[in-house]
Amino acid sequence: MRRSESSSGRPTIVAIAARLNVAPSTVSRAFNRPELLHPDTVAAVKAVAEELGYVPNQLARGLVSGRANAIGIVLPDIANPFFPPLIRSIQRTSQEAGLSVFIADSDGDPERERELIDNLGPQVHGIINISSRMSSTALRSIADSQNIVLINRDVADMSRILVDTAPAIAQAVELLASLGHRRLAYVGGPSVSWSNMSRRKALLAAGSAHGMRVDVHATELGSYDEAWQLADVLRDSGATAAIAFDDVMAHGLLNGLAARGIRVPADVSIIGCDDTLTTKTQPELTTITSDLDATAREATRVLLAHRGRSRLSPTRTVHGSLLLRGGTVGPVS
Amino acid sequence: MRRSESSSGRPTIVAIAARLNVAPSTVSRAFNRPELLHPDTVAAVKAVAEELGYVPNQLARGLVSGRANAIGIVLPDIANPFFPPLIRSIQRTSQEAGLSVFIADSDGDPERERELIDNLGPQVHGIINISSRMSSTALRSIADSQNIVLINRDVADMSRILVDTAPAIAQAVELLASLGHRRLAYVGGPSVSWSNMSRRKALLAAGSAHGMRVDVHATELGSYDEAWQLADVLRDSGATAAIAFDDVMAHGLLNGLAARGIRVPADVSIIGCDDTLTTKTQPELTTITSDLDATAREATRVLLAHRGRSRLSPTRTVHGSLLLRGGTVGPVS
DNA sequence: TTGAAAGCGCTAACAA
DNA sequence: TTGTTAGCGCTTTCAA
Repeated sequence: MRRSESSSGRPTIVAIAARLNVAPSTVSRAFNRPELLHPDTVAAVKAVAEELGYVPNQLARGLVSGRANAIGIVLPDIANPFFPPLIRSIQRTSQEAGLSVFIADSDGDPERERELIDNLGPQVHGIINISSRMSSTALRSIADSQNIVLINRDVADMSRILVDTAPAIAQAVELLASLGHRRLAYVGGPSVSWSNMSRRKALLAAGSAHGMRVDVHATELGSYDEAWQLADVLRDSGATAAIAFDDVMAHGLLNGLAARGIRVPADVSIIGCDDTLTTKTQPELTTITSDLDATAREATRVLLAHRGRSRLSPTRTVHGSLLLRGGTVGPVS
Repeated sequence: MRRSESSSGRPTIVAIAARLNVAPSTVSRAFNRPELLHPDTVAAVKAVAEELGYVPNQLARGLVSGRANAIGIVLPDIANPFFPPLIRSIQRTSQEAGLSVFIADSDGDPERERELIDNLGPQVHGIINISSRMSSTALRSIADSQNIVLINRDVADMSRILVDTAPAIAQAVELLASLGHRRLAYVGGPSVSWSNMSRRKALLAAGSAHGMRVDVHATELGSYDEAWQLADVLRDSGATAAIAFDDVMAHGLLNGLAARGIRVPADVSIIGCDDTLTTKTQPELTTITSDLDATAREATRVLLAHRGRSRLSPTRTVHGSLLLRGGTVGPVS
């Protein structure tokens, strides 16, 4: 007896239907609308499906419904430790909803990002775009034809989840002020990053509130190496404390300073951001943490809330953050 | 004038065909087999496509061909820094071939892994399974019905790309021997990992070749924390050098030892593996590096080489590795 | 509660 | 060189 299966080698609903002498639509309903069927029918279908090792063809399902059972994640650099935990949570949440996840790395290039989104668009129910590098205008035009949720990018009239580091940064500045620091440095991240701009702004505001001077050291990519190099500038600048865009840069600073014989926190205090390091520094980095898992779940939730409905009505969610005291901050000597 | 578009809101080949008074198949050919068409026709089609903002529906394409224009990556833990660079390279290579990439994190659970593969299977051209935790039997049964390429898992009759760390480990042992070390420790990674088993084996072999004693300290997950804890055991064991399963664990060891006042490399030498840390340790970790980018590209290449053809004929590729001298190795005091 | 039939957007014979 | 036709596997009216 030949196994009845499709050209792709896998059993289809037609195969199951034939086995049971029912219509294919009945098999379909057994999976999607079982409440419409007699329980016995559902049971019989599921039994045969199990026996045959049936797995629904998501392509076909998606083609009919006009939207695939998948979502897409678009981000600038998967190798940056900030992103993997987000991906992980998004994937888990989607999985529970029966959705697969596409991943696309734009390498920080806005054009490439747009291309990826355009290509992914028709294959997915929606896209979660993390730390987008595209212009607001471009993003808005995408939102016209696509479900899209932004993480860490604040564009009006779009759905977005933001991690607000301002309060934690204010907290950090307060701490530094209490330790006698009067001159701060901000070691900037990727120039086009929303997080970078908002962190810089928050630091400048908090600094001036305390009557402190804040030097901004911009970088292009926001890389470990750029931060390492900046250790020189930092030493000569007269600043007694530096807040880095993220932990990777803070770490670059730490090692750059160490290489130049500058002690942390004795000579300079260092604060990072994101709490993303898999490993720990010595002394342990003072940094700013947030609930990325919640952020990821929220983004997925917002995206999925609009299953079926045509378009997302824009929502803006802000998540908080917390200063995490490590050993890289100390009093001015 | 209404824009002619499908129910999904996006222009289709039918819309383009109607605009030009040609058959849909002509439009299809303009994209897929342009050499069959008159150049003018191709140009006209492309112009209208551009104007309408046409993007091919990969779902429909995949449904017809029986295999989607996508591949899947299945791995145990995306948050482990070893994987993102691989994902990145795979995605880039696939992109160039016009394929999208699914990502699925099994959380190290073999059952979950199997489920993910089963679900992804019908949606993709093939799957790259990195550091699989499934049994060889289970993997082979999947290979019966699916294109699948393994990275760092050696199963006969399947396509696999392996990073062989044995030579570099031998090199490391040689170095340690020359520095007077006589007792080594291996700090094991995930118990079911092929890499872990092959590294342990390589170390035991190299150790005995030099007449050294090698203690094996197994862990369950191969985590930073487990390694940190093991610093205690390591101190009491009398070993003067430890090779860790990977850099994350080496780092755990480093910090665990530091917390206990044990100096590296003065008291103990430490060697990591994979060279995956985004940030650097102090002193910089002595580790084993390999060309992950090449590994990823090779895996993708093998998978794509069998586009159209039904099944992969098994290939086994081995990539080398190199000892990278840092500052965590020193002579026995 | 179930079946029949149409069609999602596209590709791939087969014709012309 | 292009058109016609059938159909991928599934969902979804509409009927029964």
